[in-house]
Amino acid sequence: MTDTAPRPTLEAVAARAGVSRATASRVVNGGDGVREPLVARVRRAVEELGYVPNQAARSLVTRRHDAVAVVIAEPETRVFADPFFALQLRGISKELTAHDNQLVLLLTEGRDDHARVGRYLAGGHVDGALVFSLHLDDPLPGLIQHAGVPTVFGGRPGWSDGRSGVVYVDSDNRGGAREAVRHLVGLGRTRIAHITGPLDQTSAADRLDGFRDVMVDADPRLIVESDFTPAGGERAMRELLERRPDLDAVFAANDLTAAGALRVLRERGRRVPEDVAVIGFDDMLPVAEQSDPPLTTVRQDIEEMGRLMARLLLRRLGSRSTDQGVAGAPSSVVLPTTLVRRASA
Amino acid sequence: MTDTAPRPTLEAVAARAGVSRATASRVVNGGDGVREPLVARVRRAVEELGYVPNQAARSLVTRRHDAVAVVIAEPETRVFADPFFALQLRGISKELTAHDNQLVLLLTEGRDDHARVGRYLAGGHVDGALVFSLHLDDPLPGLIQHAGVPTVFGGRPGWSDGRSGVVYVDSDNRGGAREAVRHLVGLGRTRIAHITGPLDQTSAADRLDGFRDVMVDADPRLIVESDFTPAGGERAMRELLERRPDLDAVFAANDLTAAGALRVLRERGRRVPEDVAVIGFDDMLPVAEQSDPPLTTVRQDIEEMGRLMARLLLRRLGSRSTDQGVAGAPSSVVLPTTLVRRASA
DNA sequence: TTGAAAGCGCTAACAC
DNA sequence: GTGTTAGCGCTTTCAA
Repeated sequence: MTDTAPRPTLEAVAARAGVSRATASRVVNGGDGVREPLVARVRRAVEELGYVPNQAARSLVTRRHDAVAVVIAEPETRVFADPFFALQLRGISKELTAHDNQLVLLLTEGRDDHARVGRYLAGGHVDGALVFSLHLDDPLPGLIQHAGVPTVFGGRPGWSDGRSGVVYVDSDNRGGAREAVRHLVGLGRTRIAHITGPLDQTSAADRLDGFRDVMVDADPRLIVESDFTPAGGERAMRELLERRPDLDAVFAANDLTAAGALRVLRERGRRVPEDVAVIGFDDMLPVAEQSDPPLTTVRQDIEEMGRLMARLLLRRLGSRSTDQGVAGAPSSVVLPTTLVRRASA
Repeated sequence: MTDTAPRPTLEAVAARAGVSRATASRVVNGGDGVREPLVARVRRAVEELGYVPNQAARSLVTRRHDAVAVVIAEPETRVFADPFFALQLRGISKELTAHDNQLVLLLTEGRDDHARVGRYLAGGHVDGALVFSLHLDDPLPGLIQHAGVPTVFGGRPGWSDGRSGVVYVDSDNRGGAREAVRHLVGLGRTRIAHITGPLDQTSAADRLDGFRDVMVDADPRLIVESDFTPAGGERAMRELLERRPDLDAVFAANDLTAAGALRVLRERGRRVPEDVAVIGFDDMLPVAEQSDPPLTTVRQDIEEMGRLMARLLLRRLGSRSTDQGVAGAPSSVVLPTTLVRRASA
């Protein structure tokens, strides 16, 4: 258990197969340009010896790692309170493993960790990075770009300066919000409120913009900033009912917030959707379907976003197994959203 | 952007500092046994050049990676539906980064992936593995052990055969369940039901055992197997009310299940805790505190479990920075649970 | 204390 | 096609 059984080297495989190390290497890496009988011999030797290539040695010469870092800044506990990241991670993981890349997860717990992450990325452990830039003022993205690692961002980064070459994957937050609000308008609602997310995140800011696109001169009292949590949604809803007891619709910036709002509305005896129509955002199934009444919401395919992030990065890295079709620097992608009608609006 | 600025090597640092590569290496690795003036010169050179050691080269000779794999088998979507793994991951991540180890996340989506994971672990990318063995029949743990990678399990693995040298971290599920049920008994309840988790997981099985420890000859109709989800909790609760309408308490195997049960009880007009007392398990704050009424539950410190798993593994690996005190093969740890009283029981 | 030199295991030119 | 050889960048004896 303590003794490390010395793992066989390519050398050993070559010897056993009666070929040179180079040929053995060729076979291990696909076998192109090696004649059949030799291929078979080497394969057998690999099998018999239980040979597994030493990645460190390989990376040392190829300068590839077939590994990608996923960086998640987690200033708040909230990050894990909703399944958002989990779903993205899953999409990322699927795409990465489909192309034989490993996922290295870097969780940062505040500023102290940034240096560590920077060092890690600069240390050449990974070929690229997938970064979730949650907040406008987050220094992390800058650090990473500085480390010179190819990067794809999750969600549009909120930098005011137009840095070039930034690639990101995002949902059409603004368009989705517009569609939601238009739907409410179509329902004949006129006093439509909006509970926002944290406005230092572009997703929240974009949804607010979408709301404003439709409700051009909305009463400012109908807009309350919140934080994407159910508790925040409750608070916001109470505030709204106080400010404008006559409101007849609420567009919440995400489903969790909408769930909180729903709770308060029920508590206050407002019927949904008869008295107040409610729309959420995300279509997080466990929340949206289980809520009472089931939530009408703007669906975004979170797992697909993850998958896409990974795909863009791999393409940028020129992953051998992804080079079907267009190469070159990929550009950002904004995924469409769809309105899912349930009972709440 | 496309051109990879060739990163400086130790050689360059040594040249600039006017020392040999060996000395430069010593300084980079702590500087023991190098006289002060040289240390300073090398440090400066490192600074000026922005030198970062090439890990591949280092690993090639040291056979260490300072990286640990976290393997999560995810046969169901459920895994990410509750914050359980997220919390453990967080604990793990904290401990790992505190000791300069990287977290490599391996998500498996069914049997196809097992081979890949086995290969990866055998490939010597990581120094050890942290594995969550969800199900009794999961072949993964065996594969991993076979790969010869030092491993710590999250949750007691459910193998019937007593393999030796298995190290795991678990909560005292059985003891916690006992305490919960005893509490219900102390409240004067006599017709106590139990909604279990999936019984092919040891955590669920252990909680059931704890329930039985106290309710030695419970009516079998008072026990319903469920799946740790809110929807499952609802179904189970309905079933229970049908079987034994006179029940006066429910011990749910986790908080999500309890939340589902609570919903059904409210719907049926049963008052909690007056008519039916309810206890959950986990103390998942967003669920337990937000439920109506707030949930009495058995608390387990999930993040601490994660931290502990990492700590045990690092100790086993003889991590330089963890070697304070006891070395040697660490043994498994079972963390205590505590009953948290709120309004539901 | 410092330096010289020998690899760690592998890939990729370059010869044959 | 296949083999030979020169490193990739680093740590680590071993001498000095």
